[in-house]
Amino acid sequence: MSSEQAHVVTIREVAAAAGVSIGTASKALNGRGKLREETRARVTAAAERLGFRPNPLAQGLLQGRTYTVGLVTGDSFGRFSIPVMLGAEDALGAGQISVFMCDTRDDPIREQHYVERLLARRVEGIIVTGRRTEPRPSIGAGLPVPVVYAMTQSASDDDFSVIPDDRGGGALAARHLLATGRARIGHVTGPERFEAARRRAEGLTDALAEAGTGPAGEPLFGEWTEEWGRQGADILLRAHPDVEAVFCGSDQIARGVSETLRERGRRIPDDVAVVGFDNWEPMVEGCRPPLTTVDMNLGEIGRIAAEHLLEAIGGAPRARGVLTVPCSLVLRESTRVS
Amino acid sequence: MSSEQAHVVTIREVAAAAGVSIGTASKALNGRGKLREETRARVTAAAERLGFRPNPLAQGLLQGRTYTVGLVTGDSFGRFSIPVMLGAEDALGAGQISVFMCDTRDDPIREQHYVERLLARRVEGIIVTGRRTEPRPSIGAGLPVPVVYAMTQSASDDDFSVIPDDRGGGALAARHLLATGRARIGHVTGPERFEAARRRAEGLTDALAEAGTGPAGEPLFGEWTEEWGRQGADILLRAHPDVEAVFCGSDQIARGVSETLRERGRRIPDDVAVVGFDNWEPMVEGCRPPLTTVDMNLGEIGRIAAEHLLEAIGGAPRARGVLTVPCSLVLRESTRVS
DNA sequence: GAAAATAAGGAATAGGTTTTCCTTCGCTGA
DNA sequence: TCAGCGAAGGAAAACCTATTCCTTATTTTC
Repeated sequence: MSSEQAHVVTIREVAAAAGVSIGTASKALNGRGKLREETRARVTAAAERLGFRPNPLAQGLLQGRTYTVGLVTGDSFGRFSIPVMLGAEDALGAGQISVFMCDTRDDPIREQHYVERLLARRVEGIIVTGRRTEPRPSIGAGLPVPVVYAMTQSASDDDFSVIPDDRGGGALAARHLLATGRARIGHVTGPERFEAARRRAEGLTDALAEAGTGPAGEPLFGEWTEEWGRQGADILLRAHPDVEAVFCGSDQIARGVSETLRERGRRIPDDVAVVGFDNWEPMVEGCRPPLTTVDMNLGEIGRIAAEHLLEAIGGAPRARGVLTVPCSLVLRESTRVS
Repeated sequence: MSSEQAHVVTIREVAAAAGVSIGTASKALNGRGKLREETRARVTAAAERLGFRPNPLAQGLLQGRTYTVGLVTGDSFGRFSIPVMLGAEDALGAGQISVFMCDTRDDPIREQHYVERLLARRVEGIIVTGRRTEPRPSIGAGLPVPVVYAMTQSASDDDFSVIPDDRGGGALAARHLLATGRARIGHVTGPERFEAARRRAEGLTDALAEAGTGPAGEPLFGEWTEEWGRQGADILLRAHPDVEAVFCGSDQIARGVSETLRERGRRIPDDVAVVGFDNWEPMVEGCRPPLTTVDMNLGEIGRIAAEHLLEAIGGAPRARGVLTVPCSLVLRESTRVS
């Protein structure tokens, strides 16, 4: 890198260096207009030599575009929103679009503030993401740019949200456990007020019903914590000492469940199989044994959300409603067939 | 929000609506110039009514400023870089500066690419952050904008890096354990090739030496994993069955250590105290008992880095070298005095 | 009552780039 | 010989805002 390049070069200087007018320089660099090949080469050489970079502000001003989008999260860019974000960045980066990052810390005032700021900056679209897929208030109706919700859901039907298929994820776990020969399957999960928890439980129950069976007792709704996983496992073992598998609403819960199972003398996976949800690496790998779990494909969710946003920016009619993305199962020790 | 506002309003329209010239409108909105109060009010009212927002591209073009900075990370915005980022965002947001997010996935090609893009976008500064504080190649010498490394360290002495005081963190843990009456203190930590691991070990050893004692055996260098924590604890217990405390290089290691201690019949904190490093909530709280740990104050690191960047942007002479930020101790059950 | 000062606001310029429209020049064809 | 054409590239407008410099009208001061 040339350290003497403190001064920012403009196309004017390039034009002067090449001995042409500004307009001609622009045409040469952008492959427009009718120019002699020699001229074109002379201009590009000058631009190269001077380290010219077109000023995107001037370009944007002229074209009325900024090639930027805003990414708003309340998750403090946590475990869920980050993979989403990375997926989105992939899709956007390919389109030469840069991303403004805004963390609202789940504060509606801050959120409003950030949205204002993004609009002032003339972003061409906004992606909203969150900590859980629960419905949340719309970020604002009738905004001048398209908005896509990813890994969170707008309460308004007019908005477009991309979320994981929790029900399908539950079913996936159920069918896997059945396929490994477990019949009596318990379920320890998060608070019932969470749609995600309810849908995962439904997926489990429905898949079992399809196979002509049912879960071992009602789903145990509690907290999204390891501590609850430990308690839940105790409750489950007392009510159903013959349980053969436990499907858990999160990897953290699964970790608590695994610990209690072990402490109560159950071997995993020989006596009891365990399936988690989230595929959160540090949890899943710290588990003993390593945990089979459902992956929500967060990156995919982000990518799809970004692609929809790009299409909307491109003028496609805005999508509405909810799009669910299939989950996938990641196999590890905790459900191995011995 | 008015949904009929698809068209973006310019100051020209505001001026027309208020019956004044463009220049006057600008002055009215920015509180410059000599204007009658009534005129000023008329203009602001018109701007309000039309939903006028000054175009930042035009402003930037004119002022030669963009009020943006780039944030480059190789951590995939993981556990370490996120808090740093949030701290930075705090400091920058206050200055009305927006942040472009770039994840390099630790790929130098991508990194170079992103830096180019950021410079093309005329960011006023760049923050580089990472997964660990290890020295890394400079992002480029003689860039036209100031660069600050946060939670990572440039290999070049000409750059400026802000990192946690690992040595101090180790000393903090040591003194706390001594204060709770533990004398024989073991250390299980990450790979020796990591500067962070070596410094934490040094901090421990030095603080113990100051108190006229020494650690229980050499530091056990291994991996940054729970699995290593379990193994390390076994090794430690075999060599020093009378160990009274274990200082761990990370919370994950501490978690593994705690498990093994329990399984070997040691009660925490009654028989053996445990201190972790990172204060990573899900790990620390899933631990049994909850873990006393060293917090690197990542948010503070980000904030300080951002403040230095702002100063450099403001024209202050660029700082060089390394600035360390003190760690703090977070007390929980695992070192309680019974 | 005239000169000077002040208040209020308009006109014009700058900032960097792209694009549209012109100009110039050499050449072709009738 | 001259109208017409294509090639090559220049001039200027446009994008939007902030600021500097003017102009005009009103008020103050002697």
